[in-house]
Amino acid sequence: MAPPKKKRRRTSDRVTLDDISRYCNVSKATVSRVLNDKLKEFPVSEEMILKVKNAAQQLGFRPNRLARAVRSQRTNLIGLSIFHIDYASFMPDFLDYESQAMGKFVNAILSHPGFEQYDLVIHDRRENPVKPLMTGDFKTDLLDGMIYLTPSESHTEFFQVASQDFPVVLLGRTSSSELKVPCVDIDNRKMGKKAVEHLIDTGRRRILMLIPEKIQHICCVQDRLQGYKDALAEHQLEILPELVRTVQSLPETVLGFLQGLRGLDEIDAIFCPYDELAELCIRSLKTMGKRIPEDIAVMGFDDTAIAQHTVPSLSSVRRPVEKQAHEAVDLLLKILKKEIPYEPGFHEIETTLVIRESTVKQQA
Amino acid sequence: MAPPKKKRRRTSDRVTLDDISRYCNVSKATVSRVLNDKLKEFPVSEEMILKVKNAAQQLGFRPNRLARAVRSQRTNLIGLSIFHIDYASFMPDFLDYESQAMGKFVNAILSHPGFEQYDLVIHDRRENPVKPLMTGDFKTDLLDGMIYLTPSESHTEFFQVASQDFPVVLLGRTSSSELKVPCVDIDNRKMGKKAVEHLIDTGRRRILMLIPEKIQHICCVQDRLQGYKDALAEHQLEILPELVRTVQSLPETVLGFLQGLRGLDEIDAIFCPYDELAELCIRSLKTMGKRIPEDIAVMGFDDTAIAQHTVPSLSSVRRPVEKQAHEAVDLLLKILKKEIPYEPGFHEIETTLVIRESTVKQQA
DNA sequence: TAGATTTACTGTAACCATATAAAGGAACGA
DNA sequence: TCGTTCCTTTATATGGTTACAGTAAATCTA
Repeated sequence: MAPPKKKRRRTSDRVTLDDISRYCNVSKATVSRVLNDKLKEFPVSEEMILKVKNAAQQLGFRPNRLARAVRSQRTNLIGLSIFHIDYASFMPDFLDYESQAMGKFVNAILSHPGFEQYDLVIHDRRENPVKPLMTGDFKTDLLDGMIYLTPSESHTEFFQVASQDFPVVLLGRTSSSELKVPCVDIDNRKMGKKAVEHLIDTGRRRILMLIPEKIQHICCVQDRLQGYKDALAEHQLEILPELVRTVQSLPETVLGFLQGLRGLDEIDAIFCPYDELAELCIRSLKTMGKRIPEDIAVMGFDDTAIAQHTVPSLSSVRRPVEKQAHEAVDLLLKILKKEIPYEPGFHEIETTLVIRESTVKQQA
Repeated sequence: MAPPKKKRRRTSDRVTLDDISRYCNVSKATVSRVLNDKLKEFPVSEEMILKVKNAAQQLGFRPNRLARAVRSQRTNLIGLSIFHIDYASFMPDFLDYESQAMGKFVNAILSHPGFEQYDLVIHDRRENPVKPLMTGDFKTDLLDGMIYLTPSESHTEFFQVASQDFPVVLLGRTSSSELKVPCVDIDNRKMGKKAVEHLIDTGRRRILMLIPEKIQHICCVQDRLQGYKDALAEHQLEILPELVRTVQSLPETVLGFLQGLRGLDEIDAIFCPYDELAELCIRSLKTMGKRIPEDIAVMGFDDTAIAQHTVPSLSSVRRPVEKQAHEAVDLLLKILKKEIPYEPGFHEIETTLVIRESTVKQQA
């Protein structure tokens, strides 16, 4: 048997398919089939299977992920598109909320069992929503699919990316009319309603909704507001403009706002669509000598870590970040494996209201 | 001129080098050289350059990043290895510090001008420091290099990855004895000393150093402690064990610790190696009726966003996260471009002490 | 039993951009 | 005429995968 003659130098001294195929006197194709278990479609004789597997084992063959990707057009890379990874700087009033959620999302994605054979590429759209992804550098060459996180801005540009060839799953939600891709989120409107209903059930009638100024227009805030209105309407309570207010969510401004608010004494509950804002309310109200929940109840949203640490602890709507991320990964992986078709649809994550001390005096 | 005959189907209808080469009646190699501006080494006739460039323009040629990577062995992907991206959950006492820094780091990396042509792959080592990176999935196939962020644990395993072929830059620092790769950080010891010297310069003599229990052993904490000792020694002050204490950094525990601390009245300053802990100290001391800085000064470290928002505002040592990340990217990119050799070395980021109200009464 | 079809197995070439070796041809000197 | 140098261009290898083709044996059809 002639020794394998190296015609050219190779890029590295790593064992390649060619080495094995020469060693076993079969074609590369056969070796590839054996090692990738394509034996149902392309049967290979028993002895050859053994021979190839042994050779691969002994020579220490490890396929080159790049070469593999050329032909198969699968890189096992998944993109994560986020609005601004340094959300904390972008929006200092929400010190930890988004940056923390970000970490949780990424963590949940990475810890998904099926994700083990994938890697995650971070793409931070900021001013440039899709351009660097599609045109200039056409980074989608490298990606099998994408998870598009928290659409907090208009993102019609984004839908250029989504196509039959390039599956995108939305984590977080846009206005339902634009739903052209699969999308995973809690039902903000439904849960906003539930939160306010809880306030009504516990006897509150004048419920103030406080909306963070900077993000008042984003979809989930609007949905939560809608839920507030739904709840009032269903209980024959009037929706009063003076009870739906925007405020800058900084300690000073919240305190100032509440101190300057006419008719605060009649208000018996505040609904904040974000825990951070709720926490500021609690602090401010305590400073002003109000008792919570006796004089006034406070309801948050998201159930972030802060909700357990406020005094009194904060009632909130749980946003199961991990579950949501897992669901999105599930979806995307199944699409990539062609187990399910790639089609628009809203995948609701069920969640619950978490009642704590800020709305109900607890007998502990 | 014969029409180009497609022998086999292709993976997509995208324009390839082959299309252009046939269109222009030259080889693929020539086309590649023209489009990649290798004309110095491989001169091409003027008319051919124009012809090729026009053809590429008109046909809308965009090179396939994968095919390119197979041969060139450069993917333009850079890895970011981090200890735990969901640091906030891992370590709830530091709600925003690390998760925020994480975002800032990633943000700074992505916004580096030279990074435009690269993408970032996130790798979260947790229990499994390097295994999934090196053995099983040998993900390094895909990466040109790596940035290894905040080594907060022992990471001897990591040095298996670093090699001449695979450049790694350390962001944050390990003990200097292990320095086998380039490394970018502030000089924690030097700055710790400066911080304490400021306290001494402003008349403090009994300076308590508080160390967060959970991370007392990590390198930068130890370095900051070393700086504390350096400062005391240089000013002929004794290093007293009762003035170097570990504490769990939660609101209750810090308050409890300070309330139970014997001899607190004699202590005229507290040095905390993290702003978060310093903030807890300020809150606790105020609760206890102490005046800051008149009765007692508080010094933090890192100059996170919180430092400006405490009342009184917190003196701290700035950790220029963006600058540090930029420096690391600079380094790595230069190594990849062979502009500088890949060799161990400590790259110090200069930084400053930020004096605020918690150590000096300011006349505003 | 000849011929057709199926089955079991294997091989070839294309995929794609790029790096390297090499080749073709002209110009020049000996 | 032969070698040498220079300029420009081509051929081929790189890598794992897969559409397609092929071959020989087995089974089926008529």
